[in-house]
Amino acid sequence: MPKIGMEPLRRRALIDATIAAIGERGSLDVTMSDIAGRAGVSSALAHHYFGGKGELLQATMRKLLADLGADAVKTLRKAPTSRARLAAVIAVNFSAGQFREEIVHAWLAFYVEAQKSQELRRLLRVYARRLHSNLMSGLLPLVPRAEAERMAEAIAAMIDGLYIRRALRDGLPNPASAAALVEDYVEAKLRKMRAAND
Amino acid sequence: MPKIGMEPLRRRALIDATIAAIGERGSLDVTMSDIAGRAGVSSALAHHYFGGKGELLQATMRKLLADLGADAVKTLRKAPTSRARLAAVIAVNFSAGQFREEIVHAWLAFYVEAQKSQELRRLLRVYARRLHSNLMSGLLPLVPRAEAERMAEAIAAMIDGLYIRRALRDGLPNPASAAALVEDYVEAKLRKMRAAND
Amino acid sequence: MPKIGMEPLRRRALIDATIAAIGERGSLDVTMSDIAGRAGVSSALAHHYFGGKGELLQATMRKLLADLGADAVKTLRKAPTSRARLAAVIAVNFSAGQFREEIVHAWLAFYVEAQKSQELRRLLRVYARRLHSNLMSGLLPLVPRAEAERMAEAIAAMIDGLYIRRALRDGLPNPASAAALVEDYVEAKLRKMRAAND
Amino acid sequence: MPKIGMEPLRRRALIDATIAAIGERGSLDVTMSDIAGRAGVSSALAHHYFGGKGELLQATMRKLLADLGADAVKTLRKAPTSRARLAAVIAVNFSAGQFREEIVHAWLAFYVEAQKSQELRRLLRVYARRLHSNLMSGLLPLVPRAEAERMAEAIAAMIDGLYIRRALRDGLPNPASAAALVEDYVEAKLRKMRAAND
DNA sequence: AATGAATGAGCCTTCATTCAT
DNA sequence: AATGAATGAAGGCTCATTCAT
Repeated sequence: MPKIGMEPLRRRALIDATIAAIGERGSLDVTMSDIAGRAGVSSALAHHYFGGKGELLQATMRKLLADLGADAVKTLRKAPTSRARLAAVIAVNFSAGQFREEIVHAWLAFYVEAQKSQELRRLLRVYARRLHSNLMSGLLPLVPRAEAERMAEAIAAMIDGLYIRRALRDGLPNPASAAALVEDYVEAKLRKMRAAND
Repeated sequence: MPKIGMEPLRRRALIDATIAAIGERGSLDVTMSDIAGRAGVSSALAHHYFGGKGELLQATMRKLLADLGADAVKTLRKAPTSRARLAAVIAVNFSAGQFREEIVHAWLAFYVEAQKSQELRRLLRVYARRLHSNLMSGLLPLVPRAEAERMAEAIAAMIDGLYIRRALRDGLPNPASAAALVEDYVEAKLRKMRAAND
Repeated sequence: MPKIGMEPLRRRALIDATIAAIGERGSLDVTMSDIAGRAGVSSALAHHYFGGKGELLQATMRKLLADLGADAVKTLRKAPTSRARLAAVIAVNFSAGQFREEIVHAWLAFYVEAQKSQELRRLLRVYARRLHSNLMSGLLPLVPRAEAERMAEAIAAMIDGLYIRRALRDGLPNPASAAALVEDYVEAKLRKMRAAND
Repeated sequence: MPKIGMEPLRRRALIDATIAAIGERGSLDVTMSDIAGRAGVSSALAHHYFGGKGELLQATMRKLLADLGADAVKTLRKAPTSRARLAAVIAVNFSAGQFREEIVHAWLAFYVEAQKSQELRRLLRVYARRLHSNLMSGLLPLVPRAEAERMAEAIAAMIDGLYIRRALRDGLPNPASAAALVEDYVEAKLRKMRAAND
């Protein structure tokens, strides 16, 4: 009997396998066979569902983006104030679901691949813009626009930088201390603002 | 024309070609033939002088590291105070010689490759440690040790993050604004310290 | 035409092609492409099924060994006496199926390669031990153990030596005369034994 | 000052290096660079003196042949009787100078290479013919011509076979026992002859 | 829905060989 | 007499991709 409705299951399995493979290998040069093997299917099926390696990688990147987005929405919903919203945006990036080895490796690998693939670059820009706007929504009520822009840029850079460092060291910066570092920056800046206003 | 003493010239040419190739491609998956071609020699010669692709990449990374180190030493020499030293360390990373597209791409690519290559990881650790100690030497006279550690980590993360962002966008953040962002963080932190001391 | 169950066919075809190629070339330095071409497939397929050149060569050697073993078993089954068994063991090595140019060349080539490859050396030892035990089973009822050991060694050496000579000359020693030579040695020794017993 | 008369020294050194390399590697696939390195010269010089790898191998084979021939002549000179001459011919092949690992390996490797190289095959035939005639000169006074032919062939085969076995096992058979094995064959045959004559 | 079979293209690497000095 | 420099040619191997079933 022909199995029906397998497609979405297979797609998900393949994407998860892709993340796992990238996470383990530390880079994108994983083979379609490896990925398919992890998902328990033939590599031909991966092609059947995604068309090619490039598309599978894109789909994977989109999944990463979507998960991060979903996490963000969920966390932001519970944030009552601007300051809390800002904290939430930062926290999400270092949450247990995101700041994991395989995810971190995948992000880093995608950053590099984005140099070659226009589509991946586009996706990464979407993420960057969303992060920026999330940060701005938390910052604008607290500081002048110019300052907010600067801070958003700095926060984003710190997050990316901490991801790299997480990938490089074998385990270190733990999520909590990483987030604390960013928060420390925010606090320093806000305190300065308040001081200026006095 | 003398046909002797070519080795150092070829080595340099090949390493430069490697950086150029990586810079243009945006990642390490450049072929030996491409690199050799850019250097005006056969791929066999590249193997002859370096032994293999892995070693050539390592040599290239070492060159990057050495150049950055030399730049740092040169700049630090002119820094009279702790604060100036701190500024110098930051500035070097965004100097005209370092914060260039091909260099930035190469760094990023090496970060990823370091997941796979132990030797590259080792080299990257050397760089990280050196940056850390340079930052600490500027920070320790200004703030307590614990605070200095935190700031060094944050500054390093921001630098790495700004490199990533430089690689991703096509041109943006210019060196000056990137360095300013880090300096802004430093200022905010130092001011806070001073305030705490009053 | 069904496209399934090709594997065993391809494996056999590739191994046969390997023997043919070695036989024609006279040594193991045949290319995978040549072998694959003879088998009517791409060299990639050969890699797919065997993993690499080394493994294909091993599989080929194993095939040679297996064929010789099967021949031996078949012939030994019909041997009623010890003396007949002894004759059978010798005869098998010079039978039409074994003492052919390509087979002889392959054996010789493998002997040399065995210096480099541990696995091949292991396989060759298996063959040597089997030959020895087959010879001993025919000899022990006829002569004292020490003498049997000596004869087994001598017979084995003569067989190997005749293989070499077969490979070297272009056609000469025909199977019959080669076998006769070994038999002549056996007869001389046995007669001497009997004489000693009188 | 230009060194004069280096040529014969270099040639000898290169040939010795070739034997050493083949002996160690166990086969002819040694590189010119390896050989030249062992001889303490550049690979270019090896080409200069020999023209190419093929010629160097041939020269090496010729050296092996010449040494064996010289050994034979020296030993034969001291042999007073036919029987002693026969024993001498056999003994030479298992003498300390010949039955050494590197020499044995070299012989074996050359046997295989002879399939491909006409010149090597020619050289090997020269050796075979010489061995045959040496054996015949010892045998003809003792046994009828037909029998002598048969014995010469058998002895030659045993010698070759023992060489192979020496190469394969790691050390065994020792020279003495190897020679004894051949002598044992000779004795058995001669005794039989004498018995027939009684 | 799924896969075994099969391949073309490409890359790294090795090595004998040449040549100018 | 000797070598460093340099390369062309070739081989093993990998991998994404296609196709028939």
